[in-house]
Amino acid sequence: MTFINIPLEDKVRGIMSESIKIMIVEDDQAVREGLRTLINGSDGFNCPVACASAEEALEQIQVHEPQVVLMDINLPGMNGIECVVCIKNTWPEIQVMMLTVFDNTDEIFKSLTAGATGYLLKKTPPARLLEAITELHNGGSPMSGEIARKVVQTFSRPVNHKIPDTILTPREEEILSYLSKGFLYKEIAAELFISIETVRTHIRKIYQKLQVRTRTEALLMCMKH
Amino acid sequence: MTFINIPLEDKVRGIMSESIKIMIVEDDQAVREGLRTLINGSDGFNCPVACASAEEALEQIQVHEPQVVLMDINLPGMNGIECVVCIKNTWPEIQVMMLTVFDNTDEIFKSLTAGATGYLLKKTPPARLLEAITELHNGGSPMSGEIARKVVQTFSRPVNHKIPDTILTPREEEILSYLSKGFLYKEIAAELFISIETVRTHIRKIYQKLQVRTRTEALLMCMKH
DNA sequence: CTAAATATCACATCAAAGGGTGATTGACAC
DNA sequence: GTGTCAATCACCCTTTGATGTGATATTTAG
Repeated sequence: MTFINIPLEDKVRGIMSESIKIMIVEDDQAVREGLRTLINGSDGFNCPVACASAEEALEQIQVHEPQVVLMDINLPGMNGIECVVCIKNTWPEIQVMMLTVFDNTDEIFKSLTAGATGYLLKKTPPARLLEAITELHNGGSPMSGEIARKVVQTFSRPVNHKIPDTILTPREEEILSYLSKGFLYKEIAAELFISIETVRTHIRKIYQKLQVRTRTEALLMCMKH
Repeated sequence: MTFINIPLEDKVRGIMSESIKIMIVEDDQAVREGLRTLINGSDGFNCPVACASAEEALEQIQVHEPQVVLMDINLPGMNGIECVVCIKNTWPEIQVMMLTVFDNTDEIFKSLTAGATGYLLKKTPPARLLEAITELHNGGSPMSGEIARKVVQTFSRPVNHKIPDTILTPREEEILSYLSKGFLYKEIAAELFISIETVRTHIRKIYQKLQVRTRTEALLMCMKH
């Protein structure tokens, strides 16, 4: 990671050896210009170019080599998430902050998977946005509160969940392991030299214990541990 | 520092209808008393009790019913992470913020898995700590910058990975994501406002492209990447 | 020793998943 | 403007999965 360490004092003082170079990708002209004005009007921040589409961004990014990209998700043509994938594939050192109106869970995780390291809602006040850009540039991952909570909660297991290992019998665990490897019932039966009916019975009990209804849910349940 | 989303008025007003009730668990007496003094000296925060060990905390928590717990990780006897597990099992609504000196990756994820929803380094300045407590209490997940980045980066896949991405169309990927979350065909159809037949068509093509025959195999294939 | 837990099997029924084949529309490239 | 591809939908059919309601033998713990 090649982050350039700008002591905070420098920014406060207003004597910048270097400002953070930012690119904006946002299709709404009003928002785009608003952001650009904000950034260019603030000490320590610099936005030489603002794009209205992902495609335009991918061209301009080669010219301007920004350190931070503010990326809208809903763009015409290629969307913001796909754009992040392209950017990070070629310029992995560029930090991307997603900017969006809704805290859609799916979009959050797709963005993070794509390589974005910041995620703000558009309702974020200007001062906080600038703070967040600085934080992103200094190796942090600024997120709106509700976003951060969703991210953190993907790690927490449900509290009532008493590790399935302890409640499943050895045989059940054995069958579950085949189940989660994609074996068909008949294959499990053949593998263990038991009847397919027995396999069914075990699986029924496993589902009851794990509080799931399908093989896929059981698999997802297992993966959390 | 992750930024906060509290209505500004609450902070400015300074007159709280209710303060946030906080419990401290910290073995170092100096730090413990320092924190307590800080909290009790600030409007909107209240710390009726501070414990020196996890065991003491588990007793006191029943008496004082705090809304937020500040938890040191390195404690004598039961450590802070184990203590979080106990707390969240019985009082899942209590919000726990880990407080530690080092940003040890392993400890971070163990803590989050245990159910902590905030994670600050001890070097955090007092004002930020109070901000973070408020954020935690309001449904956010405050984390020190370097912590947040580590958390976020667990989602990012290596950039070179493009095997399944390139061959699946965006729509197919979308459907695959629902598929791998355990949605039924009919549920996917309802979610995307398309016919179940279309869902089936897409899934057939996905299976062809991924060289698999069942949902489970497709899921396993995804997980490898 | 008795009760509970475990492992085994059977039959019936319905829902869901997957395969084959074919068709229409719109977008985009050559 | 022709061909390709993505996305949409339809019908038929087979296999697999899930659930309900049984049963029997063995082991284990109180």
